[in-house]
Amino acid sequence: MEKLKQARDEFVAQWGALGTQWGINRTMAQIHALLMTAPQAMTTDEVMEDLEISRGNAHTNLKELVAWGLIKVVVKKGERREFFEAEKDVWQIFTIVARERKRREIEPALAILAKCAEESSDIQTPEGKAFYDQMRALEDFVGFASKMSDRISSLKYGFAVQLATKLLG
Amino acid sequence: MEKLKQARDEFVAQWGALGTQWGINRTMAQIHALLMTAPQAMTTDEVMEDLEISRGNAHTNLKELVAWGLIKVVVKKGERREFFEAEKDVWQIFTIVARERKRREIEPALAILAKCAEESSDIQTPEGKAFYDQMRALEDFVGFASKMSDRISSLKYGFAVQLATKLLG
DNA sequence: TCGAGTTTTCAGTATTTATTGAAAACCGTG
DNA sequence: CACGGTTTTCAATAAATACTGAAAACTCGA
Repeated sequence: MEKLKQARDEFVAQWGALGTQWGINRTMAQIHALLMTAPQAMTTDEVMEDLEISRGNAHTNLKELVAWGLIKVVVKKGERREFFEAEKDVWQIFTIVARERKRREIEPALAILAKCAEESSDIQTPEGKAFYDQMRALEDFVGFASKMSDRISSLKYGFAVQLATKLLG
Repeated sequence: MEKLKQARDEFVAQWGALGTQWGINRTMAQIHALLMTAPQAMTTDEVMEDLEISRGNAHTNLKELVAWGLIKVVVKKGERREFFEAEKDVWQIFTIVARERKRREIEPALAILAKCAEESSDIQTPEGKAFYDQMRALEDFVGFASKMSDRISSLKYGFAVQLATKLLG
């Protein structure tokens, strides 16, 4: 069916463009979109052909997606090639992205804040105290957010929705 | 006090590096860090000198931060120059960043998902149905997350912490 | 151990994004 | 309305990032 191909191509293209906003590269986002909507696992060559990209590019981004945990390698009996298959469950995807963002964005921030707070803790001037207080406020908040993110990720989807709805709905 | 300057410089430099990971540019993150830890509002020239950047760069990023709402222009009587001052409250900063991310990341994603779901809603093949279901699942989830983000942002900080702690602590 | 099929690496190149610096526009005051 | 101070714009350039393609490394069956 031609209409499906068209809708899927659009999804892949747009999701790729979005990836850029997100700070992940276009190809990676496109491959992810492609695999999320693939009826079966795909090979590197199929991905290359579909997206019209080089082997190196396909390879690098497939492995990066594997490292994130958003796709996985599947081996088929009688096949030497690797096949790739995306995690399709939205809650799973969410928790993976949350974990990865935490690792790359939250944890380094916490480290910096803790270090700067520590280094300024014994400065006696008013400016020094203000700086220390600001670092601590940021550190406390980011630490709290980080903990919340973990807690939420560890819930089952249904429970998370129920909880959220009850509280805020 | 030299020690303070050192700690603050480190904070500015590291926060700038982090900005990159975050998908916002280094200068913007550095200016934000600088102003968040500034005892008073600063002028464009002070920012330029402190960070050793050009006027154009300082100007562009100061205005971008104003557009986000993370800093504001303050006018001082008897002064023709504009001064800039950062929002220092962590909960305010969080809600601003959440709003902006929603606008740039969540809303465009929702639009794409809705469009692709719509376009594929009447395809009768199994592949077509699977695609439609996947689009809908993503759309529902992202829409839900978006709503939650709004609800949380609209709370007072103390109440948010209390709620989160009670539920998940 | 050889060789075909497959994956991995990476130097070179292309593309995108950020920054500079100077000119133009703006703005309030005399 | 002219002038000095200030902000804004933007073409040129620099820096960062992504992509290609081909060579090297790996793998496994014969």
